[in-house]
Amino acid sequence: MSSNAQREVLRRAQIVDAALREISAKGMNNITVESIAKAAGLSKGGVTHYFKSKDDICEAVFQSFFDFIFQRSKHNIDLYSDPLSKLLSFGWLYNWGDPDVSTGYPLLFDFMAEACHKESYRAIFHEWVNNWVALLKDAIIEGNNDGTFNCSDPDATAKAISAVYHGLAVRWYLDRDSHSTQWTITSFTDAINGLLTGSLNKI
Amino acid sequence: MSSNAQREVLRRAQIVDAALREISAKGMNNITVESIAKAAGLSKGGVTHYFKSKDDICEAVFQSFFDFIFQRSKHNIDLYSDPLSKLLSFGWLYNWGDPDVSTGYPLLFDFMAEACHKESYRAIFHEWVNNWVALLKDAIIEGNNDGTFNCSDPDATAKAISAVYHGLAVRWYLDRDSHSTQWTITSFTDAINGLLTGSLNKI
Amino acid sequence: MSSNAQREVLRRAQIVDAALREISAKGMNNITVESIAKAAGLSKGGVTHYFKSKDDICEAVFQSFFDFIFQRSKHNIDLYSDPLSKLLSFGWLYNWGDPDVSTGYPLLFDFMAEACHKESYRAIFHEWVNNWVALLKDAIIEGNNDGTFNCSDPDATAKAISAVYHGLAVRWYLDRDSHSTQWTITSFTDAINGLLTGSLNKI
Amino acid sequence: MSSNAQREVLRRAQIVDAALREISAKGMNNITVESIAKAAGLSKGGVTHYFKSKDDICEAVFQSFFDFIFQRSKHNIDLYSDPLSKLLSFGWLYNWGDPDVSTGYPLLFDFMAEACHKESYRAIFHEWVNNWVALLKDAIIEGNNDGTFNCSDPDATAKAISAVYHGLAVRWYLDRDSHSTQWTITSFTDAINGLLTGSLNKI
DNA sequence: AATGAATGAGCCTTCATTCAT
DNA sequence: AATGAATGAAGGCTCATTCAT
Repeated sequence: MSSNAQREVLRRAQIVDAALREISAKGMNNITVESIAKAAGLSKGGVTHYFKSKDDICEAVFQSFFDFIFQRSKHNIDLYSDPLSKLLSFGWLYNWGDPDVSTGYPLLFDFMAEACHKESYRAIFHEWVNNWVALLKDAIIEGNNDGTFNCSDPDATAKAISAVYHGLAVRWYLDRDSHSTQWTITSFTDAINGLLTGSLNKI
Repeated sequence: MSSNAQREVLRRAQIVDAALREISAKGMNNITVESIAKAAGLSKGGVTHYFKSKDDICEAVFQSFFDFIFQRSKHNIDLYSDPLSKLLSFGWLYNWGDPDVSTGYPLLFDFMAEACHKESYRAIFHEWVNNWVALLKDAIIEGNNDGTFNCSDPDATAKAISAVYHGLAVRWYLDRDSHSTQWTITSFTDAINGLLTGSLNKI
Repeated sequence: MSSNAQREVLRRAQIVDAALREISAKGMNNITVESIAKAAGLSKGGVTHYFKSKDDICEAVFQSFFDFIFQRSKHNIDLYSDPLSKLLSFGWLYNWGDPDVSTGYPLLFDFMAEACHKESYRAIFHEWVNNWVALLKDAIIEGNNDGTFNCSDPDATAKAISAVYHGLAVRWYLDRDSHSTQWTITSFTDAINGLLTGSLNKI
Repeated sequence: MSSNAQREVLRRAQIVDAALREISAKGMNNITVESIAKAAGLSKGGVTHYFKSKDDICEAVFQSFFDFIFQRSKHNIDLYSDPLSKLLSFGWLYNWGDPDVSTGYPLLFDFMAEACHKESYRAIFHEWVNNWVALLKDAIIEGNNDGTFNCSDPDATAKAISAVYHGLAVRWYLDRDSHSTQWTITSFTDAINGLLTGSLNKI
């Protein structure tokens, strides 16, 4: 609450935001502390004053991105009341031109690449997925209760839906010229349908 | 037949192989030409004799990996005669302990991260996906012909299947502790089923 | 007045000075950024902080040397009022033990060698010669006016004097054991005399 | 006369010739053993078979160039019988389009730059100059004998002429656009005249 | 708080040289 | 004789990090 503490929060957000844009545009390994500083309108020293290392900044960026996406997903889900629309709402994240989301793809790839060799990143990824899956699971259970669905394994199904979502999103992002937005939505819908009624949920 | 040409082929393969293992284990940005050389049982100069830069090596590694995966997919598909099994055969690539395949995931992530900022990589990715999709498409058309399927848009469906496969594979790899192999297979089967019979293929 | 700007000027001068000594002593191609840094009492990184490449340093060194020699020539010329002495004053540059000047010969040779293949160096050389020639030309015109000389082509003559000076200086420097300073002065005087009264200036 | 010995002579000449062209075109420090080999139509190993190091090649190139220039000077001098023409014949070396000569300037600069830090090169330079001066000296003495000249110090005069020649030649080469060939010849003539009749030769 | 000067480790790349064939 | 594979030293450049101001 002291103006000092406020300033710190502000500055860190300013740096994380700049770093996010930098990583997204050039990749985690093609940026420098200096380029982050420049993007944030600070000097190199100004950046290191708030983050003790470049790795620290990157981790904060990834966390921040994951938080953002999770909040966005939660918000999207809450827009609907019927369970199926809740599940499909994930699809909105395909983004359709929302730069706040599409900016995140390169970040995510950098993160996944790093996660292969860094246990702490694996843990972050795991937690993020879990939170996400929980949202879907709740919607599924809700659907079970009101008779919309009849899923015997909501957890496995939720996991599968999120994984399918990821696969379609990646393809959409990396090969945009060949994959229309409509394709993405329809495919997601069809796949979800298959998962909800498939063998995963038979007994 | 010239032993020189043979040697060159051998050496390049030897280096690519070593680099693949290095990248997979540590990530493209955490290895050095020296570490590649050491892994290949050569000196730094020996490596530069065959590849003019580290980037060149990495590109060769990615190409090699993509070729391998494609060949493996093709081989798996050809093991089956009924169209549905052909589509499902992709799932075998989840690998179940085949290090030749699982080694590739970190590579793929590095590649995708790089592809966001490197047009040439985007092109490689695009071509690889295309080849892969073509295999699936052929199987779908075959299924249409023999009455197994009734898909009005084999191309879009093939794309979706490969994307879904990718999503499930990534999740399986990065969060192994929470996702059983069985989950992966069943999810894949269910999702494929949804795609083959869903709205993507209505009219 | 900002101490930062002052520091920058100081540091660059310090580095250029050290590099000049290094190049003179060992030759442009036998020194390293590290040896320059050491000679300047800095670390390698400290040097790169002020010059973005070794080439940049060398260019600054050459410029600095050319500026110095020009200023020295100008100063020497201004010491005299009669036109002939002005022309002869160039000869003082033979240096007679002034290390600031003799240090420059190896530099000059490196520069000329490089200039053969580097257009930008050719331009620098051209400009330097021009400035120098202008000084001599002014003295000749002055002599024409006061009746000392009777030169119909002051420009060509000034060029010739500077070229002759160069030739004698080079010989004096590279073959010191066989060429006395006295020889250099007398030869220069005689040659100038021949040029001032020769066919170059007969209509 | 053994074909082996003949081959060796041939090969060395072939390599020296190629290296000369390379050095002239790119500078001693911008060429590689490989580029020499390529220019000579040989492989790297073929070159090292005849010269044990790159330095060796360069030294042979310089020697070869100096020999060539000396022979050319000698030849030019012998074309004339009157002493003044003999002295002036040096001027032909300005070359006027003879690539065999103009090719040599960059070489000479590289050599001089190196000579500043390499005693052995200084010695080569010294010897070369001496031989050259001797030619001029002989012509002067001849002129003294037949009454054309009246030089009391033929040695110093010969040295000065060769130095003046060098100065004009360098200027002509490095700043061709501003210095006509005619300027070079006339200047040389005038300067020689001044030297032959100047104070160098009084008493 | 914020700057940017300075450090030095690390890495890619070049290339002279050696040597097996 | 000739090739070119292989080595490894050397050097330029980048950049994360530290620190004085």
